[in-house]
Amino acid sequence: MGNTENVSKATVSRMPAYLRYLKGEEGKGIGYVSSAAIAAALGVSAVGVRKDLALVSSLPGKPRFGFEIHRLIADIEKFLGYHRWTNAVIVGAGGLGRAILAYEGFENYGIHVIAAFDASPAKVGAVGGKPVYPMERLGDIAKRSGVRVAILTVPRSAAQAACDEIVRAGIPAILNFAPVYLHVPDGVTVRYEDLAVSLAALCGGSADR
Amino acid sequence: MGNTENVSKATVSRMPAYLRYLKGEEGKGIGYVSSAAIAAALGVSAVGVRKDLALVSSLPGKPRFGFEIHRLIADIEKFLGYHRWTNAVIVGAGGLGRAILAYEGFENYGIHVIAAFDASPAKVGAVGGKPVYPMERLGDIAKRSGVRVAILTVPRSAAQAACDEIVRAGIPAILNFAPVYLHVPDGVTVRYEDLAVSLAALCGGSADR
DNA sequence: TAGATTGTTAATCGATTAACAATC
DNA sequence: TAGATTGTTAATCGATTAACAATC
Repeated sequence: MGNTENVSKATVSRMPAYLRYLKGEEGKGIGYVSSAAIAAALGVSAVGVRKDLALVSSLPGKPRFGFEIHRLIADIEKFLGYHRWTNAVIVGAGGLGRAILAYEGFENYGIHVIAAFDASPAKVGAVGGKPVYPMERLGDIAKRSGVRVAILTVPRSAAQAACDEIVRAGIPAILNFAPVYLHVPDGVTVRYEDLAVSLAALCGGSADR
Repeated sequence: MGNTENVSKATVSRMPAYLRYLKGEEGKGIGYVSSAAIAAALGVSAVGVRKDLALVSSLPGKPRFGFEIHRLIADIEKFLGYHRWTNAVIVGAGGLGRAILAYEGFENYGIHVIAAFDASPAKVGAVGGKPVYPMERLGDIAKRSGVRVAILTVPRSAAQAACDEIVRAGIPAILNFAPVYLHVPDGVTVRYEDLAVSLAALCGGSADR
């Protein structure tokens, strides 16, 4: 239990969904929840849920009651690493970048979005109490603050150049919102967060896909 | 080939990545690409790439050359359904909603974002040439325009209520940006686009997860 | 032709489901 | 106790990888 290693990728990918559901139930004042209830709500199998939870929970489920919600939430958050803090920055302070900069929800996940950067001097200043710096300062600030993630929200045409600057600044992970394939050296991870793809996947045929 | 059915979910999920890469190479004026090149760029196996492409391409790859890029792009887009048009709306015209409303990239994916809706009269008006209507008009407009997807960008506390209105309006698919579990009736699909989860996944340990 | 690259069949690997004994 | 619900072992299913013949 709680053995962070040798847990399948599929299991890890389901954890955020469990967490969302559990927090909703917790909000209603429910103390215990059964694997069958979780399974029904999420549209998966109850055995699968039990197997997943067994891997991360520090306390086994109680027959006849199910799992203790508070404990389970804490265990999953710990498992997902929401307790180790990570500093992130936004690159590109346009509409999307500013919206994300103002977004409240990151702190719950152990992520500090400390600042945004933009090539245009007109954008420099502050949004929602957080600073927007000129692009030149990225390397400097990233190193000083130990930034581990960059959120890339520049227009498509500027994406590769901005990506190169992020790499030069020594930031090892990029969450890319530009609908462009990025060339990066080994050791740098890119995750594509293509809104249009998400939308398209949703349309494709409601049930599957 | 091009047999849209009985294609594994895993294969479908890789298609957007192929498409992104291929469009990048196409932009450089390259005519053919080998499965090995795609595999190396995306960090997957070449055999897997060939197997995936065999399922969607209308023309087999040529030994010694590889796959014809233009053709392959057209085939993947067709496979993913980017040619059937879908109408979408945004519910919640705050920072994130407005940024998405102004976002250019959807048209490439066969998606028209036709309008936004907001409960606050102050938000009603227009953003980037697109209308923002009061929430009351959602059902009306959704039915008239055959809206098939709603993009939910209200604050956490308003999410379930807004979700209920979307369901009542007869929209069968929701792309949810609020970090909340949504209760929906059978027949309605929800996809969770939790920015914080994406970020956290990226941090967890660069290589995997 | 020689060589690179393809598509396919068989083998491995991993994840899900089914069956059932254990437990509060 | 009886019954609901758990955790686990074995069986199925699906997807990936390995091996190799086909082809331009």
